[in-house]
Amino acid sequence: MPAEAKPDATARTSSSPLTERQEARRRRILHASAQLASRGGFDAVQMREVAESSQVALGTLYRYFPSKIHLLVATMQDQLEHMHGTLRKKPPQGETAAERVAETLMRAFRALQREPHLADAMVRALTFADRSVSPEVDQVSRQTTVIILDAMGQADPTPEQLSAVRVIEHTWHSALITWLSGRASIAQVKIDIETVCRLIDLTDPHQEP
Amino acid sequence: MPAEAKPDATARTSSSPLTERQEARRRRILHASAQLASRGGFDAVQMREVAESSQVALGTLYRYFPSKIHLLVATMQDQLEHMHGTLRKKPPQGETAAERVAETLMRAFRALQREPHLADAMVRALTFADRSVSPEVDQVSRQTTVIILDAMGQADPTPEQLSAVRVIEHTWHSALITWLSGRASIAQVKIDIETVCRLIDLTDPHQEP
DNA sequence: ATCAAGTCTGAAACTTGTTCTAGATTAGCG
DNA sequence: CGCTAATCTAGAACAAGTTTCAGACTTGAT
Repeated sequence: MPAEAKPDATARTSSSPLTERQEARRRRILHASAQLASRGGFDAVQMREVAESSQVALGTLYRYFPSKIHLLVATMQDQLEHMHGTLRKKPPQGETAAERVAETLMRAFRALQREPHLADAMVRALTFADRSVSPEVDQVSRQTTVIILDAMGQADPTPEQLSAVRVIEHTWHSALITWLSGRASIAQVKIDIETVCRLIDLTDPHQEP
Repeated sequence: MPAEAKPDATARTSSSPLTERQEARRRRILHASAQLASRGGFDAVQMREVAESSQVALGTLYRYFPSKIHLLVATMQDQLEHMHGTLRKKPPQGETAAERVAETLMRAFRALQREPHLADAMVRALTFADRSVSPEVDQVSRQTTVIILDAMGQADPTPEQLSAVRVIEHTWHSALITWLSGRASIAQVKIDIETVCRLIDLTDPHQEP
């Protein structure tokens, strides 16, 4: 029978829980990944370097994360959890749901700004991911949805509101990309976020009977 | 002095016009790129194959397009022009600007659906592009803007409308990605597009005095 | 027609993501 | 404690993007 359960692709969501040592390895890997990404972005996260930094053989790294993209998406999951925790502590002050969501997203945005290389690596991985990473990418998307719904303070959103939230996520991702690739300023991003957040008021049942 | 002007990265927008033979080479390359992409998507566009298919040395390919990403973004520019031409012929029928834009985008979407692998290759390249491809990506963005403004039938858009258009573009790109990676259905995309297009009516000066 | 400057070709080399293999190590079970 | 199945390690090998280089070819100017 198994010695340590297989960590494998589905580590996070499925089957056998990891050994303590395995959990430690996994954390070392994610830490190394984030650290290298913070330095030089996507390109600086080289699998051999990650393996060495986290004191793990290359083959093992690939057993935990079956590709560089998987690794970086997992890194994003990790960072998102962090961020959700942080954002939760200081709820946004806006009057309307739209204002609160915009405020929250801009706060998240400024957090990413502090580590632009890391943001670059994570977002590039996220949008470059193909079908084989869908479950993980979906998880990131769900996490983002939760953050936005939290900001709305809306426990039971209508289908229309969920559509609006999806569009907001689209805008958020894409705006992030245009900023990261230097094609839009922060001011521009702010305007885009605020613009799209208007959709929330538009679909707010309190305002549209 | 030069024999044939350098094609180089900036081929399209700048300096010296290309020789006939160079123009022919460029077209052969783009054609090969689109063909390979149509077959197997991003991964099937291998630089050695493109070079061979277009009867050009590898080094030459790299002189015309300094990276695979550049090549695929250029391929997208090419296809977009095509599409703009096609869309122009049959203007959308909707009553409101929002309807017309949504109709146009869905029409474009269905066109991409016919060559999903090609769409995959182009869109992945577009979102994966880093700063070194900014000018070309920007060109694609401008072309998209023109298509949307065309559909609105709005010759002189307000700044607010331009914001809405940018958000629509964000949504368009991101929705495309989620569809290509199998995380959203076509119906879902349609809803998202229609939802975001509501922003247009919201900012239409005729409706908001 | 000749020449200089720049371009194209063909092939090899280099880089980094990914796969594979043989042997050492570990975890849990009897 | 000793087995057994699985994991981990070190390192080689492979794949595709990118770079490099020497030599053949074009082009435009003289």
